Amino acid sequence: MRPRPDDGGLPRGRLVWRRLCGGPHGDLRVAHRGRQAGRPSPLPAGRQRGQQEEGREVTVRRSKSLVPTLREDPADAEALSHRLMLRAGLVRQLAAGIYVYLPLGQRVLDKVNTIVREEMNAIGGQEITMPVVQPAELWQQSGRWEGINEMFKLKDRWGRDLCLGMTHEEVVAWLAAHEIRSYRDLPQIWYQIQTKERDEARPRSGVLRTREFLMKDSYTLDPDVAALDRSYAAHERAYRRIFDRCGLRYYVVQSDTGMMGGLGSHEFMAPSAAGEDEVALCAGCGYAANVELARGVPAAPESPVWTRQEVATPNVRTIAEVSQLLGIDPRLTLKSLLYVAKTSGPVLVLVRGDHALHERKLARALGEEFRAAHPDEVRGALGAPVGSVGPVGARVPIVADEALRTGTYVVGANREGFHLKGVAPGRDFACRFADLHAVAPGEACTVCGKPLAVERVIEIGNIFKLGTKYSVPLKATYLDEAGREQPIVMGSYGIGPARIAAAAIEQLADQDGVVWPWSIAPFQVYVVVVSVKDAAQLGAAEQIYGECWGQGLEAILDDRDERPGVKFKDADLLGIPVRITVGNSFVKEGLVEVRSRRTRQERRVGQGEVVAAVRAMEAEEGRT
RNA sequence: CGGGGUGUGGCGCAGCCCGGUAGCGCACCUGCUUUGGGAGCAGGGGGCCGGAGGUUCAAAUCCUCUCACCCCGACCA
Repeated sequence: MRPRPDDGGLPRGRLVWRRLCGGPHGDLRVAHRGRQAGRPSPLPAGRQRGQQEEGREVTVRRSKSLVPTLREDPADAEALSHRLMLRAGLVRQLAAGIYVYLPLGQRVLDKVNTIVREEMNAIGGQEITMPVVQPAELWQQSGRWEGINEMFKLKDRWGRDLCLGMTHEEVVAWLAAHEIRSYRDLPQIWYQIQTKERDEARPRSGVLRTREFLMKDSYTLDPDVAALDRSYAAHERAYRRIFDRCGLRYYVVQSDTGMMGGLGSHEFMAPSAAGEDEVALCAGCGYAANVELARGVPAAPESPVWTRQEVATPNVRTIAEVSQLLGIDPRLTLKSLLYVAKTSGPVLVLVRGDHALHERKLARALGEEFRAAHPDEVRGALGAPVGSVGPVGARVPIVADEALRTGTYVVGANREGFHLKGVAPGRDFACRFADLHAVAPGEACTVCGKPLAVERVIEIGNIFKLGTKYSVPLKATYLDEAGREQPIVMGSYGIGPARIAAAAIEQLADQDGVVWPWSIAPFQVYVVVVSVKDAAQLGAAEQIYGECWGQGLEAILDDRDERPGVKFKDADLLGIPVRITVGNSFVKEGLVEVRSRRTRQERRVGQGEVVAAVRAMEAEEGRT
């Protein structure tokens, strides 16, 4: 349904407004320029830049538009971007994690998607659309039908199992199995911008984690891993361009490929307090990784010279209590945590007292699913309650964090009310070592030794080397030069347009509201008529507004019969890059004000210089 | 799934402890005044108090169950 005119004569890089529907006012949707990026298009005479189509009037007036701004913060919104997206009238929530995109929100998504399309096309991506509703058989073949409780499953009227697509590897592999035969058909890049459905356990933070969301997902098909590496690198470059153009600050970090393995993956992370992930960053060498796998070397405490001995620790359970009672640094204690692995059974996990176990790391170390042991299981396995357990004499396998290779520590004695002092891992008990603790700020970078920073981030994109995980079970193969059948080597790559919008708000908003980057702003210009009852003001504002559209600037006219303060507050809240005010100074001196939302700097210019002033402001603020 | 919280006109909230039949601000409608940073006055419309059951002469208020939403954690292919 989204308008996608062909390139017919539209100037490059410019969004063109079209009125597509009847009705008293314009359609707020953004018309996309064609899908082919970088194709210079000739301009036929009579279809000059920015011209309105077929002479139909362009009207985007606040008085007629669905832009329901809110004066107060909605009670249910906590994250900054969530509050502002509601207050600025971009979205409304229909149910937990399910949102309606209102006209302004839709325009932002369209802007982001246009950038995404241009950059995907630029690396040879071909846009397709795959179904949301998918047959169970595909997922049964890939082995993913069981075990993903995030998937919406349903039955048709005949009782056949179907699901709502949460991702499209299976469909891509199916398509490749049917259509790709020869090495001559490779490589391929297929992408779509399509709705995904995931039955999230906990939707949260507005549009940052929802059950239904738009995703740009692309898939690469290559003959071998070397070719996959090239496709992967092309995606990384495209993603950098996309996020740069969207005006975001972001990091590219190493990420966990998950329990299912894979040949490698990176995530694109936009720093924000509202983020759900954390990354470790090294300013020295550029090392950057999701904390799910980031490694750091913690400073070792000075181990006192103490002989191994049992000490009474009555009614003391936590690390804080133990270290306080004994008067020692918490770093000289060990946390002993009992887990139960699905097949191999109980395992005792050790991290330093001041460290947090990262369960994702434990999952990798164990190579299977696990859960925390119940208190009675702890007593059964170790003969002591949770607060007094330790590794010495434990008759279960032990995994200890790498940081514990050296030093001596205080551990639980496996005897209620007692701890052991001076215990050395490896000497006093047998264990294997693995990286288990969540990296903390200040730990040394394993590459260069400089201190690591840890930052909260929003995942805005990811790139993943799948390998042959889907092509083998779904029989997506090709014949190589020697006529041998080979599995296609796949990659998959995602971008969340709504997360880009939310991250932009998180990173750029100020006290007064949203501050959009020029590139993804729903409009570039907000025209305020101070008094709509003054025909001269209104007439001039309409002229300026028409001039903007004529010159390729998207403008919205605030022609509501409201007091000026209301309109100024709203303009700030909406975050459109430039505000033009037609008011007293126009009446008196023929001047209008051109004001930057971001810098709040204002210029007064004659009516004829408005577009030039906006362009100058755009250039200064660095449209990317 | 574990823990915490909230459901009362469109939005934000009070009322609930101590039962007596619903109120404030904003928004909305009408009129007058006002008009450069969320106006003033006057009048007006709008609420099965999330739902079901129970206690009671009487329930927004007490009890039980249930649903929805938010936050923390787990999960997140």
